[in-house]
Amino acid sequence: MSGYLRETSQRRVILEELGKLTSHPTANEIYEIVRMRLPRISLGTVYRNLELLSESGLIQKLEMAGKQKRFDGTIENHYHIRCIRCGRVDDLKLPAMKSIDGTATIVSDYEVLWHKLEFGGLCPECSAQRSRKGKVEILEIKRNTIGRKD
Amino acid sequence: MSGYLRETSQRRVILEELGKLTSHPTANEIYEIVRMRLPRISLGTVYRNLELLSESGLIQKLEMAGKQKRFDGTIENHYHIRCIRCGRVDDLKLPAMKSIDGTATIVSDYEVLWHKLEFGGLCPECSAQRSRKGKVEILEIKRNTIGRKD
DNA sequence: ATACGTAATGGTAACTATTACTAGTTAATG
DNA sequence: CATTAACTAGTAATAGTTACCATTACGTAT
Repeated sequence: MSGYLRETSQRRVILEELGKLTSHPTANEIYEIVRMRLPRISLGTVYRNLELLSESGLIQKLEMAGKQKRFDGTIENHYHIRCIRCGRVDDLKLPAMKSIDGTATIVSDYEVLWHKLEFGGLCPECSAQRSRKGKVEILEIKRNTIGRKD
Repeated sequence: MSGYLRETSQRRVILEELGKLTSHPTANEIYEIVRMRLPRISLGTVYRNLELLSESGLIQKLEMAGKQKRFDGTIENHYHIRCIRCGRVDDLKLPAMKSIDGTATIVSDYEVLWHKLEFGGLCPECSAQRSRKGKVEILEIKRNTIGRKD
């Protein structure tokens, strides 16, 4: 009685297009892509389907710190890395740490159920750009503490 | 020339109140607390100061996956755990994994600069509540895959 | 002290990402 | 086919946060 997912053209195309991508598009990016095949699709439909598809385990929803959600056509468990400069997100070939939830349970009062591990850094392109034009302001913040002058 | 932080009463009170708390309040919670001492302070001022104070390293900004930002009066590096039921955030007594950024750099093309590790689970209160009333719906999602009935 | 430059403020509007609503449409089943 | 509940497009609403701007006030120099 809890309902099931029907196969609509909108849903199928979203799933197909997401499957083609190795990137980790945002809802809006998926919307733009799908719109080329279904020009009348609504953004809300894309959001709703991404939500339902991730709930049903057909795709993966990535909720990265302080950023908009991204979606991953693959289901297998893996960590991600985000470029702090251009914002692209890549998979990381690092095995999931299975025991760490148990460790966290031991050192806390919580019943730990999951963990999210996210890396930040510079992608090859941005890294190369950075060394070309010298140190970049991103990495250092030049504010002083209260009461001090610069 | 890059500017410095003046000591305003608003900024001082925000910092003081945040220092009193062991919780990890949201901007709005801080706003409500500070408002008891400075009734005319604006929410924008709170946001701006939390941003500047965290930039200057006097406080810590926690950007947890898919949730609103929270702020931490202590600077020391540590991981956090969030209750998936009531939303409270606690510190975790787990030493920061220092070598993992290097590991990630090796297995990727990125120049890895930092990582965020965040745990989810049930806090003692919610855990007790859960066992009292049996399994909770949060943990299982009962959607079926496309084309299948339930 | 007084004046000056600029950071900071309060109030509000704007913005972004996402969710909710609703009347009409359509896929799956008998 | 007929039924019905899931789904859709379009739009409004929401939450959290940032941007703007005229005015205020902090820190420094006179």
